[in-house]
Amino acid sequence: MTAITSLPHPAIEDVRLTDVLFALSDPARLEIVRELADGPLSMAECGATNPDLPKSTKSHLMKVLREAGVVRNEPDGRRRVLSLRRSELDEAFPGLLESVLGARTDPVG
Amino acid sequence: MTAITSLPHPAIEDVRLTDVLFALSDPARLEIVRELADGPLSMAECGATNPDLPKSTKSHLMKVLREAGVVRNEPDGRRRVLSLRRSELDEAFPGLLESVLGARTDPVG
DNA sequence: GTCATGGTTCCATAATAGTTGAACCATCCT
DNA sequence: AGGATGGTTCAACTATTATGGAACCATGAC
Repeated sequence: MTAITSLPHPAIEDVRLTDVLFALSDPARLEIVRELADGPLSMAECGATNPDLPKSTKSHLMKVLREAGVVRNEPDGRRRVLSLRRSELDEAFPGLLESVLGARTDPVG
Repeated sequence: MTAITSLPHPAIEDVRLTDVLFALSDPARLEIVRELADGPLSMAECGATNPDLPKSTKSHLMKVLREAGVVRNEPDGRRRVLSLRRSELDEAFPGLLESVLGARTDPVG
């Protein structure tokens, strides 16, 4: 049984490359993805970089990432666990996540 | 000497990953990049997929790609030659272009 | 049950991005 | 010089996206 509070996630075959690229094209979202690359985090744990980000805003950033197929958002007690859909994305778009996570974010110098 | 009609291009060190990802996140722009992956094209040659795209619109798409650091736009007689900044991007963001160009664009099935 | 916690959703507003005709500009050709 | 060609820029409009407070919803603790 799926809990009512589960949020919809696209099947990996339905994930569009351009949507993934768009989701990753925002600095705040990319930072979240970088954090999740080290393992799942709850909402509260995630986004340590932006400590004073309103929760509705953070929730919206997560929604964009989730609907693009980049992250999973699973209920766990009264928290939610965010995780990068890494293995699925690696199959769908080989090398993409690796290159993005390995790349510099800011201009050099 | 640089001709007056040259357009500004960011130095590769100043190119931001998020700007590149954003530029690639639009289907029309991504299609242009795919075409340019096979070699430089003039404006008129490029965008064969969208034959009835107004030229101002196409010019704007190119501007986004150019300002993000993805393509070069060099005057050549009364035409302009568009080219992918491939080797520069490969150095700045190893593997990124390869994975994007190699990936499927549309959902499977 | 009540309450605090952790989070989503709704709504209104602000900001950014896309579209396109018209005007413009430079080049080549005669 | 004039005209056609290939393209950029401008301006106005539309559309999409971001932001964040307030309301709401589950869960766990008591």
